[in-house]
Order: sequence, then structure tokens, then C-alpha cells
Amino acid sequence: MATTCAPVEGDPTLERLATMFAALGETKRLGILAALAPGEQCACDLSGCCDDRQPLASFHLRRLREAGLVEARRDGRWMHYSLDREAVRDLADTLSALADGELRTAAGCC
Amino acid sequence: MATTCAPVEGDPTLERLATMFAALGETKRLGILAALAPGEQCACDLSGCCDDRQPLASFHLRRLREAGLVEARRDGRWMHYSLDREAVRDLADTLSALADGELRTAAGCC
DNA sequence: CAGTTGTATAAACATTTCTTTATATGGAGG
DNA sequence: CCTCCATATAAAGAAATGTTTATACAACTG
Repeated sequence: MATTCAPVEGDPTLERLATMFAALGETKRLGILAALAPGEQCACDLSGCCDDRQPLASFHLRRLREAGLVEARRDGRWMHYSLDREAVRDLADTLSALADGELRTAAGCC
Repeated sequence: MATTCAPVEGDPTLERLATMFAALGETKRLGILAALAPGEQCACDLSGCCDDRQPLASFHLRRLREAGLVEARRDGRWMHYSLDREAVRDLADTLSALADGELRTAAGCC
């Protein structure tokens, strides 16, 4: 109905989307995701994506996990991370829909 | 070949990707994109996405434009913005590929 | 040309995000 | 238990980003 813009702050759909995209918006994290693309990886290996600075990798992995893009599994003292492929696919679909002329938000958009 | 990570800083593909995703990673900008989804809009209307704060909208529009997600067209003293649908589709494809197990970077990834 | 309108830019500030260094936690092995 | 190792968290600093207020610019209007 409305031609342009609705209040957007406080739209939980949009906020979640923004969080996910923000998580993608950083080269080191993209590097991590690329490393996870073929399959699960151990945290220790992923440090390589952050020039072997372990706490830095941990920080970025947490972001990715909090954004829901990545899942963690504990195995003894090792942590294994993997892509949440469904979440990534959802994002892809959202962008597809946007390119096709609609971005569905909680508020029914603009 | 490599199982995990390659140096990622300085990969222009990855950096461009990160810039685009970062541009998507903010609610007001997502609101703008949603408003642009059905078609071209005048800058003055898009201010609504930023609570009618014109310079703020201008700032976010610039980011979107610099990221290559949005195009600008001048018509007299009005500016009209529109989605770069191809860019958005490309991003969607990239995410699709990632979900399917490969993220192609300049370096051939990890 | 002077005034007005739509939009962009600049400067200052506030906030968030990333990075580093140091330390804590939790599990395995002796 | 005590130690070691993989990982997480905390605190402090650095850098980037978003927001405001004020001003500039460019194009139409009289």
C-alpha cells in the first residue's frame, strides 16, 4: 500500500537480517566461511583465517555463531565449527526475492 | 588443495564481497532497499527510512551506492535511486554457492 | 539575478566494532 | 590432583561507522 517507507527500527525480521549481513561484512569472517564451505573444521585450523591469532578467530567465530550462520560442536577439548547451510540458503533466497522486487519484512515492508 | 585457510587480506574479490554485505548489515539501509524493491524512488521519499533526517538518508544512500547495490539518476534537482538488481542477484548466487559448499574467491579460496 | 528547494558534504561527536594482550575455563593425561 | 592443551572471555586500546548540526552546491522559479 504505502509507496515508500515504514518505521523500520524495532522490526525484528529486519534486525535479524541486518545482523546476519553484518556478520558477512568482514573479510576474515568471509575467509572463515569459505574455509567452512566444504565442511566442518576445527577451531584450531580456522585460526589460520585470522593470521593465527587465536583470540581473534574466537571473536569472529562467536559473531558468526551469534548471527546464526555457523554452528559449534564440542568434541573433547576441541571445537568444531560448521556452516548453517539452511541459514545461508535463506539469506540467498531473501536476496533473490529482493532482486525480484520484494523484501518481506515483519511490517510488510514499505 | 589446502584444507583450511589462505591469506585473505588483500583479496579483492573477498573485499568487495565484504563491502557489499556490510552495506546490507544495517536496518535503515535494509529499509531503503526494501523501499527500492518495487522500483525507483526519489531521495526525498527515502528520507522516510531514516525518520526524515535527510543528511542521514544521504549518508546511507551513499554507502549503498558505493557498495554497488544502488544506482543514482539525476532528474533536475531530484535524485532517483534504484536497486542494482544484477548486483543483488550476484550476491544471492554467491550465498547459494556457499550454501552448496563452495565460496569462490580470487585466491581460489581455502 | 535573487530566492527557494532538493540534495550532498563537512565537522564534531557518539557508538560500535575490531584488535591486542592477558587471563580464565574445561577437559585429557599423567 | 596437577599439568597441559585447546579454546573462550575480559579489559583496554585503536579504528571504523553512524548520527547530528550546520553549511554548501546545483538547479529551478520568479
